[in-house]
Amino acid sequence: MSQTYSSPAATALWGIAEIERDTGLGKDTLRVWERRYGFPQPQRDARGDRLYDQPQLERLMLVKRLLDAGHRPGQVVPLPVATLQALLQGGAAATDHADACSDEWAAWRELLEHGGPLELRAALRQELQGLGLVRAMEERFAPLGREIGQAWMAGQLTIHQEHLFSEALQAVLREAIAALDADARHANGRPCVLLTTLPQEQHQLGLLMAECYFALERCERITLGINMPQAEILASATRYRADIVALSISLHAPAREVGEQLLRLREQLPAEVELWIGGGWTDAGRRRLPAGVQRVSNAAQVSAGLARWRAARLHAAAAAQGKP
Amino acid sequence: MSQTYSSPAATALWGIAEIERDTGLGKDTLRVWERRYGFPQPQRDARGDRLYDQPQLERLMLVKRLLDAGHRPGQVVPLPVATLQALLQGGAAATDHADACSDEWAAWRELLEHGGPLELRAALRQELQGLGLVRAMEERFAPLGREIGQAWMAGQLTIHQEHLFSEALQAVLREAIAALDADARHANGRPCVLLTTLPQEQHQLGLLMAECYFALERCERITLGINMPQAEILASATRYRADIVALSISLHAPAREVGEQLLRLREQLPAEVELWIGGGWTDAGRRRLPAGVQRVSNAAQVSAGLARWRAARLHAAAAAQGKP
DNA sequence: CATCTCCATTTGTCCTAGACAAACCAGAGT
DNA sequence: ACTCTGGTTTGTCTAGGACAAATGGAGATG
Repeated sequence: MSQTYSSPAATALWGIAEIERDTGLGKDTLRVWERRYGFPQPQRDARGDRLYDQPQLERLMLVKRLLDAGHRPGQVVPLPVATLQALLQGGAAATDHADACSDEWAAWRELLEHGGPLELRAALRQELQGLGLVRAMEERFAPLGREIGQAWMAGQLTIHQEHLFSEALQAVLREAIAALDADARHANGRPCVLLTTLPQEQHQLGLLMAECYFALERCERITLGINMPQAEILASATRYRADIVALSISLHAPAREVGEQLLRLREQLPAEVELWIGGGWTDAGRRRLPAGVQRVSNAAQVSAGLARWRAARLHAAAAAQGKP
Repeated sequence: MSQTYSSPAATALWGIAEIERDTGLGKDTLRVWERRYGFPQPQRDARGDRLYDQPQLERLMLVKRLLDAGHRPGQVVPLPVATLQALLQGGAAATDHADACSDEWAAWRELLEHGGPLELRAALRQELQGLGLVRAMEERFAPLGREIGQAWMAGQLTIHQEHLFSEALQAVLREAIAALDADARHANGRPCVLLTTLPQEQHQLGLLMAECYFALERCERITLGINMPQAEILASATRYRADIVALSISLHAPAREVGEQLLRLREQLPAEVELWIGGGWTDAGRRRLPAGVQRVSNAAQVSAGLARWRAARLHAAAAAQGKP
């Protein structure tokens, strides 16, 4: 019927602010690229303001993905679209760990392509019940998340498909957490863990997966959601008497800023409060973490860390109760 | 050891980028204020870069709140801190609807102040079960959200308290939605509603409350989460064959940009797909909405809108099935 | 072979000051 | 109670220059 392609979109033009919003590249960066590399080269309106067209926007988005994948601007900004796409495809294929699970991946791919949220959620729930929470997370959900990240990078997935997956998995994980909590309403709860992220963070999923690990260990959890200013993290650690502050940091967080924030945080947190970090950023590359910042990458490490904490605490408590 | 010494925090200084991140005021805006109003007036480092101190940062945060409350820059930027605080308190008191429910508000306030997430969630859950989902949302949760917004504006609440409330309410609402869906697994589902927000949006809670309303009406829902680029909204509406695209728009969204986006969206969506909007932005002021954009503010309006849609659809279907 | 140090290059961010359209307000006119 | 109009306020954009922080490769060292 009314197949709108209603597209005067053919001649759509965007100002620099919209390009910044849609690509994530700063205005200053866009201007300096123009000067240095000759791309982008937007038209100008009567006032001299930049006006970017569709092809340039798309090329910029490709460039941004390659930058996130670790390429350097000088190497990729001047390249034509075809080359950029080839690089993206190649990069994704290279990191594709063998091809063992590619069958399974194809099935999920199909589900994302043609299924709705209900089917997706049902499939995730099934994995969860078949494998149990820990194994499902580590053997299915986490790898799946990585695959999806890469497929998105390579342009094989749209944003809304990625969001759909994220929403579905969130729903399923929240169900699982609720079930765990219902079972253990009267658990002792220690240690008390404050879960949140640094300011620039946008990824809820990582935080939720972290919460799962702690829920499994029957910890009391204070989840503050993403995007907490540094000062607020400090204030709430004290306010809620947290024993551990756990931060989820996603893969593409800017290394320099994160390092600085961790340092400041570790400095200003009371010494007896531990600082744990996890997530894609933590696992990638060899990061030098400030002293006193623990890295936890999976369920086993969370479990071990908590065992250590409990042992130490028990020790301290025994010593303290010796002379009350 | 490498004790990079602890707290010169007394003399902490921030660069302009950090101020932008923490206040939400653009770098350009900060610079032009300096020129025009003489505030802020940061120190400079050796290179000439701006360095803002704690008092200026705090004053800027107060100014930002007043701007969000509708004040104009010229009126508030030059004012001293004391006056700013007075204005904030005054503004909050003025909009405080009578003082009827102030007792109850005090109880919630107390809970936010001294309770943990478990107590908060329990209290919310109790309201839910006592009043039922619709009444709880309209008579408790929505007003409570408004109160909290205002208290935050007036500086009576910290960010982490607001986050804690938001997380708790999200958990409770998601439970409620899951329960509704479990009851009605085989419901017919039509119309199919696509739930999301415009790009700049950050508020999950509004979207979740909207989802509740639609869940109550047994609609099939595609929830894509916040922050969807325009192009993706269009693409997914087609991909999931949505009958209605529902957007949640929060109070402080920039009026101009929202209006423009709605217009473009309405233009480019197929005519048979309805576009509904709700949330604080929708209810505030008298907005002129583009033709073909429906405003839905509460459960009753959602219900009525769906009834209308179903009636129309039934009519159309009957006509179509006359000659298959 | 892995790891460190040093140096040249790349790269993002910040600076200045001026310009202008869009948003806003108030006052006049239906 | 509305709408139109003109003056003022305000955020965003432009230009090119500057520089420190990040990066990568060469060479030395364990």
